[in-house]
Amino acid sequence: MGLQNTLKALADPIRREILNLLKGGKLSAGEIVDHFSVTGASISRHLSVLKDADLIRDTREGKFIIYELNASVLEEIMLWITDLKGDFDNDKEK
Amino acid sequence: MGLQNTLKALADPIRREILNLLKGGKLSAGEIVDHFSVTGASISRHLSVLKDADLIRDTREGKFIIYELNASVLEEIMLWITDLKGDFDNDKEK
DNA sequence: TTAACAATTAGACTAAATGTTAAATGTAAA
DNA sequence: TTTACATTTAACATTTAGTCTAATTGTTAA
Repeated sequence: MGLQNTLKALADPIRREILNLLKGGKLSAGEIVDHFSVTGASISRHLSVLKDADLIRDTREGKFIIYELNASVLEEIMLWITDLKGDFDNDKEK
Repeated sequence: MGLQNTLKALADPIRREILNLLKGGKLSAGEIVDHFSVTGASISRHLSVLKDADLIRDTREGKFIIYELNASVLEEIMLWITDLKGDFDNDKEK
Protein backbone atom coordinates (compact mmCIF):
# COMPACT_ATOMS: atom_id res chain seq x y z
CA MET A 1 0.00 0.00 0.00
CA GLY A 2 0.94 3.63 0.34
CA LEU A 3 2.59 5.79 -2.26
CA GLN A 4 3.00 3.04 -4.81
CA ASN A 5 -0.68 2.11 -4.86
CA THR A 6 -1.77 5.70 -4.89
CA LEU A 7 0.45 6.77 -7.76
CA LYS A 8 -0.43 3.71 -9.80
CA ALA A 9 -4.11 4.44 -9.28
CA LEU A 10 -3.62 8.03 -10.42
CA ALA A 11 -1.67 7.03 -13.51
CA ASP A 12 -4.81 6.30 -15.49
CA PRO A 13 -6.94 9.01 -17.10
CA ILE A 14 -10.25 7.26 -16.49
CA ARG A 15 -9.49 6.88 -12.80
CA ARG A 16 -8.48 10.52 -12.53
CA GLU A 17 -11.70 11.52 -14.23
CA ILE A 18 -13.67 9.40 -11.78
CA LEU A 19 -12.01 11.28 -8.93
CA ASN A 20 -12.88 14.57 -10.57
CA LEU A 21 -16.49 13.50 -10.88
CA LEU A 22 -16.61 12.53 -7.22
CA LYS A 23 -15.19 15.90 -6.32
CA GLY A 24 -18.66 17.22 -7.12
CA GLY A 25 -20.33 14.85 -4.65
CA LYS A 26 -21.28 11.23 -4.11
CA LEU A 27 -22.32 9.15 -7.10
CA SER A 28 -23.57 5.62 -7.63
CA ALA A 29 -21.54 3.20 -9.74
CA GLY A 30 -24.12 3.47 -12.50
CA GLU A 31 -23.97 7.25 -12.55
CA ILE A 32 -20.20 7.04 -12.87
CA VAL A 33 -20.47 4.51 -15.69
CA ASP A 34 -22.77 6.88 -17.59
CA HIS A 35 -19.94 9.39 -17.91
CA PHE A 36 -17.73 7.01 -19.88
CA SER A 37 -17.87 5.03 -23.07
CA VAL A 38 -16.44 1.82 -21.62
CA THR A 39 -18.45 -0.99 -20.08
CA GLY A 40 -19.68 -1.07 -16.50
CA ALA A 41 -17.42 -4.01 -15.81
CA SER A 42 -14.42 -1.98 -16.81
CA ILE A 43 -15.41 0.97 -14.64
CA SER A 44 -16.10 -1.41 -11.79
CA ARG A 45 -12.51 -2.59 -11.96
CA HIS A 46 -11.23 0.97 -12.00
CA LEU A 47 -13.34 1.67 -8.95
CA SER A 48 -11.80 -1.26 -7.13
CA VAL A 49 -8.31 0.01 -7.95
CA LEU A 50 -9.22 3.41 -6.53
CA LYS A 51 -10.73 1.72 -3.49
CA ASP A 52 -7.61 -0.38 -2.90
CA ALA A 53 -5.62 2.83 -2.99
CA ASP A 54 -8.08 4.23 -0.47
CA LEU A 55 -8.80 7.16 -2.76
CA ILE A 56 -12.53 6.44 -2.64
CA ARG A 57 -14.97 4.87 -0.20
CA ASP A 58 -18.15 2.97 -0.98
CA THR A 59 -21.35 2.28 0.89
CA ARG A 60 -24.37 0.34 -0.25
CA GLU A 61 -27.66 2.18 -0.32
CA GLY A 62 -30.35 -0.26 -1.29
CA LYS A 63 -29.82 -1.39 -4.84
CA PHE A 64 -27.05 1.12 -5.38
CA ILE A 65 -23.46 1.35 -4.33
CA ILE A 66 -22.49 4.91 -3.60
CA TYR A 67 -18.95 6.14 -4.06
CA GLU A 68 -17.32 9.15 -2.49
CA LEU A 69 -13.93 10.77 -2.66
CA ASN A 70 -11.37 10.25 0.09
CA ALA A 71 -8.79 12.88 -0.75
CA SER A 72 -6.90 12.58 2.52
CA VAL A 73 -4.59 9.96 1.05
CA LEU A 74 -3.28 12.54 -1.38
CA GLU A 75 -1.51 14.22 1.51
CA GLU A 76 1.18 11.55 1.35
CA ILE A 77 1.90 12.37 -2.27
CA MET A 78 2.00 16.06 -1.51
CA LEU A 79 4.60 15.40 1.16
CA TRP A 80 6.67 13.20 -1.12
CA ILE A 81 6.63 15.77 -3.90
CA THR A 82 7.38 18.62 -1.53
CA ASP A 83 10.37 16.72 -0.26
CA LEU A 84 11.56 16.07 -3.79
CA LYS A 85 11.19 19.71 -4.71
CA GLY A 86 13.36 20.60 -1.77
CA ASP A 87 10.80 22.70 0.09
CA PHE A 88 11.34 25.71 -2.18
CA ASP A 89 7.76 26.76 -1.93
CA ASN A 90 7.26 26.43 1.78
CA ASP A 91 10.09 28.48 3.16
CA LYS A 92 11.55 30.21 0.11
CA GLU A 93 14.91 28.60 0.95
CA LYS A 94 15.76 31.12 3.69
CA MET B 1 2.70 15.24 -22.29
CA GLY B 2 1.52 16.86 -19.14
CA LEU B 3 -0.07 15.27 -16.16
CA GLN B 4 -0.49 11.86 -17.76
CA ASN B 5 3.19 11.47 -18.61
CA THR B 6 4.29 12.77 -15.26
CA LEU B 7 2.06 10.51 -13.20
CA LYS B 8 2.93 7.49 -15.30
CA ALA B 9 6.61 8.22 -14.83
CA LEU B 10 6.14 8.48 -11.08
CA ALA B 11 4.19 5.23 -10.87
CA ASP B 12 7.32 3.10 -10.83
CA PRO B 13 9.46 2.61 -7.73
CA ILE B 14 12.77 2.54 -9.60
CA ARG B 15 12.00 5.81 -11.32
CA ARG B 16 11.02 7.41 -8.03
CA GLU B 17 14.26 6.20 -6.50
CA ILE B 18 16.20 7.71 -9.38
CA LEU B 19 14.56 11.05 -8.68
CA ASN B 20 15.49 10.71 -5.02
CA LEU B 21 19.08 10.04 -5.95
CA LEU B 22 19.19 13.08 -8.20
CA LYS B 23 17.80 15.17 -5.38
CA GLY B 24 21.29 14.87 -3.91
CA GLY B 25 22.90 16.34 -7.03
CA LYS B 26 23.82 15.51 -10.61
CA LEU B 27 24.85 11.95 -11.47
CA SER B 28 26.05 10.17 -14.57
CA ALA B 29 23.99 7.33 -16.02
CA GLY B 30 26.59 4.87 -14.79
CA GLU B 31 26.48 6.19 -11.25
CA ILE B 32 22.73 5.82 -11.29
CA VAL B 33 22.97 2.27 -12.61
CA ASP B 34 25.29 1.36 -9.72
CA HIS B 35 22.50 1.99 -7.25
CA PHE B 36 20.28 -0.70 -8.71
CA SER B 37 20.40 -4.40 -9.38
CA VAL B 38 18.91 -4.25 -12.86
CA THR B 39 20.88 -3.85 -16.07
CA GLY B 40 22.09 -0.57 -17.50
CA ALA B 41 19.76 -1.01 -20.45
CA SER B 42 16.79 -1.16 -18.14
CA ILE B 43 17.85 1.95 -16.22
CA SER B 44 18.48 3.72 -19.49
CA ARG B 45 14.89 3.07 -20.48
CA HIS B 46 13.68 4.40 -17.13
CA LEU B 47 15.78 7.49 -17.65
CA SER B 48 14.21 8.09 -21.02
CA VAL B 49 10.72 7.81 -19.50
CA LEU B 50 11.68 10.37 -16.86
CA LYS B 51 13.15 12.59 -19.56
CA ASP B 52 10.02 12.37 -21.71
CA ALA B 53 8.08 13.46 -18.65
CA ASP B 54 10.54 16.33 -18.31
CA LEU B 55 11.29 15.27 -14.75
CA ILE B 56 15.01 15.12 -15.49
CA ARG B 57 17.42 16.81 -17.87
CA ASP B 58 20.57 15.39 -19.40
CA THR B 59 23.75 16.88 -20.78
CA ARG B 60 26.73 15.11 -22.21
CA GLU B 61 30.06 15.74 -20.53
CA GLY B 62 32.71 13.95 -22.50
CA LYS B 63 32.17 10.22 -22.23
CA PHE B 64 29.45 10.62 -19.65
CA ILE B 65 25.86 11.69 -19.78
CA ILE B 66 24.95 13.66 -16.69
CA TYR B 67 21.43 13.68 -15.33
CA GLU B 68 19.84 16.24 -13.08
CA LEU B 69 16.46 16.69 -11.49
CA ASN B 70 13.88 19.05 -12.95
CA ALA B 71 11.35 19.24 -10.17
CA SER B 72 9.46 22.17 -11.61
CA VAL B 73 7.11 19.86 -13.50
CA LEU B 74 5.83 18.56 -10.20
CA GLU B 75 4.10 21.87 -9.68
CA GLU B 76 1.40 20.74 -12.10
CA ILE B 77 0.68 17.67 -10.01
CA MET B 78 0.60 19.72 -6.84
CA LEU B 79 -2.01 21.96 -8.43
CA TRP B 80 -4.10 19.05 -9.64
CA ILE B 81 -4.05 17.42 -6.24
CA THR B 82 -4.77 20.64 -4.45
CA ASP B 83 -7.76 21.15 -6.67
CA LEU B 84 -8.97 17.63 -6.01
CA LYS B 85 -8.59 18.09 -2.29
CA GLY B 86 -10.71 21.20 -2.50
CA ASP B 87 -8.14 23.59 -1.08
CA PHE B 88 -8.69 22.46 2.50
CA ASP B 89 -5.11 23.02 3.46
CA ASN B 90 -4.58 26.40 1.88
CA ASP B 91 -7.41 28.40 3.38
CA LYS B 92 -8.81 26.07 6.02
CA GLU B 93 -12.22 26.33 4.30
CA LYS B 94 -13.02 29.71 5.85
C1' DT C 1 42.55 5.02 -36.71
C1' DT C 2 41.66 1.50 -33.66
C1' DA C 3 40.81 -0.04 -28.87
C1' DA C 4 38.26 0.81 -24.77
C1' DC C 5 34.60 2.78 -22.34
C1' DA C 6 29.79 5.01 -21.46
C1' DA C 7 25.39 4.85 -22.66
C1' DT C 8 21.42 3.99 -25.67
C1' DT C 9 18.66 1.29 -28.92
C1' DA C 10 16.77 -3.07 -30.90
C1' DG C 11 14.62 -7.45 -30.53
C1' DA C 12 12.64 -11.08 -27.85
C1' DC C 13 10.41 -12.54 -23.74
C1' DT C 14 7.38 -12.28 -19.50
C1' DA C 15 4.34 -10.09 -16.63
C1' DA C 16 0.86 -6.73 -15.67
C1' DA C 17 -3.01 -3.72 -17.05
C1' DT C 18 -7.17 -2.86 -19.64
C1' DG C 19 -11.17 -4.01 -22.10
C1' DT C 20 -14.95 -7.23 -23.53
C1' DT C 21 -18.81 -10.60 -22.79
C1' DA C 22 -21.02 -13.71 -19.82
C1' DA C 23 -22.04 -15.45 -15.33
C1' DA C 24 -22.75 -14.48 -10.39
C1' DT C 25 -24.23 -11.74 -6.35
C1' DG C 26 -27.19 -8.80 -3.73
C1' DT C 27 -31.32 -6.08 -3.28
C1' DA C 28 -36.01 -4.46 -4.23
C1' DA C 29 -40.40 -4.83 -6.08
C1' DA C 30 -44.17 -7.31 -8.51
C1' DT D 1 -40.80 -16.35 -4.55
C1' DT D 2 -39.95 -15.04 -9.08
C1' DT D 3 -38.45 -11.15 -11.88
C1' DA D 4 -35.86 -7.22 -12.71
C1' DC D 5 -32.19 -4.14 -11.71
C1' DA D 6 -27.38 -2.56 -10.03
C1' DT D 7 -23.04 -3.96 -9.60
C1' DT D 8 -19.20 -7.05 -9.31
C1' DT D 9 -16.46 -11.13 -10.55
C1' DA D 10 -14.65 -14.56 -13.87
C1' DA D 11 -12.60 -15.88 -18.05
C1' DC D 12 -10.46 -14.55 -21.93
C1' DA D 13 -8.08 -11.48 -25.64
C1' DT D 14 -5.25 -7.62 -26.48
C1' DT D 15 -2.09 -4.05 -25.34
C1' DT D 16 1.45 -2.00 -22.71
C1' DA D 17 5.48 -2.01 -19.58
C1' DG D 18 9.72 -3.84 -17.74
C1' DT D 19 13.75 -6.69 -18.19
C1' DC D 20 17.34 -9.21 -20.50
C1' DT D 21 21.17 -9.90 -24.04
C1' DA D 22 23.26 -8.27 -28.04
C1' DA D 23 24.26 -4.77 -31.21
C1' DT D 24 24.99 0.21 -32.04
C1' DT D 25 26.37 5.00 -31.27
C1' DG D 26 29.33 8.47 -29.48
C1' DT D 27 33.61 9.88 -27.19
C1' DT D 28 38.30 9.63 -25.48
C1' DA D 29 42.84 8.10 -25.47
C1' DA D 30 46.56 4.92 -27.04
